[in-house]
Amino acid sequence: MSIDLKPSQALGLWHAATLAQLELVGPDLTMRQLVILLHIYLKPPPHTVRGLAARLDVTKPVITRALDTMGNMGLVRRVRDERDRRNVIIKRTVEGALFVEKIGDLIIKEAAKLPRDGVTG
Amino acid sequence: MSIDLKPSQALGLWHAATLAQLELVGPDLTMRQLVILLHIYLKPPPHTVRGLAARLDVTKPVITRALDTMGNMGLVRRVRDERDRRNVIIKRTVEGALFVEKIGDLIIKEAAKLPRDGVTG
DNA sequence: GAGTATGAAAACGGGACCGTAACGATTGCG
DNA sequence: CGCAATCGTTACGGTCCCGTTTTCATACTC
Repeated sequence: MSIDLKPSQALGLWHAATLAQLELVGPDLTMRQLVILLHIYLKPPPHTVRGLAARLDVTKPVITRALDTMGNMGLVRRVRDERDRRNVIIKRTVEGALFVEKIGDLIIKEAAKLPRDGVTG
Repeated sequence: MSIDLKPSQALGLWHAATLAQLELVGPDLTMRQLVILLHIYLKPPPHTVRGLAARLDVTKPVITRALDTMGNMGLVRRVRDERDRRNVIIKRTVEGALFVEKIGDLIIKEAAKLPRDGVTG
């Protein structure tokens, strides 16, 4: 089955999950950085700076800086591509996987807490 | 029925919706500002600076600045409380309501696009 | 081997946000 | 009336992100 959300459910979930996530990760992770992180962990590798920039429609320095930030947090890891040493392959880390998993749990929890849609009573 | 999400569904939805939202609103709206906006439009009024700050666990200047930004965008409106002129009541606007509605549509659309969970497929 | 093309990072200037602290305006109390 | 408390805003110093441009290393082509 696909997921069928009512407007108040969708917005309520979004609000609750965003709020919970802010508490979890703090204000130090931009929406863009979050998207980049999720992309790395949800989409099949390999991931390169150029590829991510094109896929997410941002400039390359945005990716570079996001990798700096998240690399310092231990959420991702950079590895030189030995086939073509100009490329950088972005690798996942155990810490990052746990982090993403935590976000998933959080959304699931918020979804479960959702009240029925007000339209139906 | 409550909403029962599988991990890959939850993260996929989060990723897709965040990405779509970034394209919609641009990088000019912080996650905090978004939470504030949703709170104003989803929770029953009246909303004050102090109330929002306490409820969302941020400092008052964060609310003030968010109201500046979103006020310039026409998404919210400030009105002095005539009962107690120290207070500021945050009012909704037509433009803001449409904006929030758009976000809801976007999430619903992304939820509908979601594939079945990989565990069972 | 020289010259061009490509990938990522660094440099630069500008702008926004953050938390703390200080500031006016308003209220309530004695 | 004077004084403390409350509410929202502004000021300040710092940090981070952004897009553009430049730099550096590597790969490809002739």
